[in-house]
Amino acid sequence: MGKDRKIDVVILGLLAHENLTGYDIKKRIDGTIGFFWKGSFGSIYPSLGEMEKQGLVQKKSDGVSGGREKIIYHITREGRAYLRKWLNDEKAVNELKYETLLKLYFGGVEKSEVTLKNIEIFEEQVKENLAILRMYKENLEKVLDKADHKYYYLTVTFGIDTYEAYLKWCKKAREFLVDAEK
Amino acid sequence: MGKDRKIDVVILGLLAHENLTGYDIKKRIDGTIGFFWKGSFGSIYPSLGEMEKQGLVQKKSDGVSGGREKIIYHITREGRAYLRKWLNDEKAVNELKYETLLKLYFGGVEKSEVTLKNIEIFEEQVKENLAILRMYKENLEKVLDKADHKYYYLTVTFGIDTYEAYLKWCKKAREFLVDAEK
DNA sequence: ATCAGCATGTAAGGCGTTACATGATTCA
DNA sequence: TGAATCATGTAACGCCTTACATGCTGAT
Repeated sequence: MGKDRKIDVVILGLLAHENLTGYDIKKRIDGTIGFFWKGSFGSIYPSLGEMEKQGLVQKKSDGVSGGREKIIYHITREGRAYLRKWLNDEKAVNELKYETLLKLYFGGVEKSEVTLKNIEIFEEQVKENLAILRMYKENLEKVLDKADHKYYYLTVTFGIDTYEAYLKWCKKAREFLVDAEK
Repeated sequence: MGKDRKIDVVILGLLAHENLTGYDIKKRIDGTIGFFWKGSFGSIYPSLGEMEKQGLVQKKSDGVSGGREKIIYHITREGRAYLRKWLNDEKAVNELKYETLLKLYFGGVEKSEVTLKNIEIFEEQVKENLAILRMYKENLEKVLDKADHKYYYLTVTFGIDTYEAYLKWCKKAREFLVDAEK
């Protein structure tokens, strides 16, 4: 019960690297991080509010006067300690929820063409994501001297390697199903 | 808004293969399916209740009299149609939520030893799961003549292939981090 | 002028987990 | 006799998404 909310550490992790607004945080989450963690405004803003109360983050005065309010957050010493504690905690929940695999598992209900089609749709998704990740990788390779970038780079190579494995599997699976028909 | 609940089709898919009790369904979900989809009693029983109202499943008389009630469900023609409709729907949400990758991404906050440790913990989890999947694969290879088993088999090979890719990446990532220290 | 993007925040509602409540059967 | 497993179900609660509300800024 309670306190499974990982959005807190995602925000803290981002703020450990640079000061950001809630809007900026959303953009970062929609980038590389989006491949292994999601977050919406409806979770980001309330989290920032609560963490401010707890002293994990602080608002920074905007500087720019006039115009719509813009709240830049920065991480506090307590926030950094909280983040480190989480990093050192050995338990980590890794969850995969693939509707495609569910459809594959129950493929026997339909003709094999339906499953073949579903595999092809999956392949297309994977190829698109792979192209994005390869672009990320190229860009990161230019800035690998920065410590944080080494870690970003590793998450990107993780994505590339697994997506490449997916594509190999797709080809095998299609062949397996076609052969089974004969 | 609403009707994202995939537990319904998971149950329907299982019932398309054999008649089951809620308890049985939970056991199936904790098996192979658990690698790509989760479900608890707190979601299974309410789903069965609602699907019965909608006529997608029906209760079968227990047969065995005396003892604790045991409700065996079977799928109806409407349930089968609902399942087929879902299988033919091209959209499928595939989501990965890996806390390990989150920790990796923010690894720059700590010494590289912490990330190295987190990768090793991940490796152990993957190796354990791989052993289970290989066992499933061996058992399925004996019964591949049954149509449904071909599909179960493919989901298992998907898991094995991706976990093997994970392990290769782990090794590379550890070496990368050790080299970066020098 | 208008539209996209910047920017913050709330409200409703769905989904799902954990814990609880209850009790029978089987096996050591 | 006690523990594990079988078996069903509810209640509380947390988490998150979508949609809504609001309004500025800059480019076309």
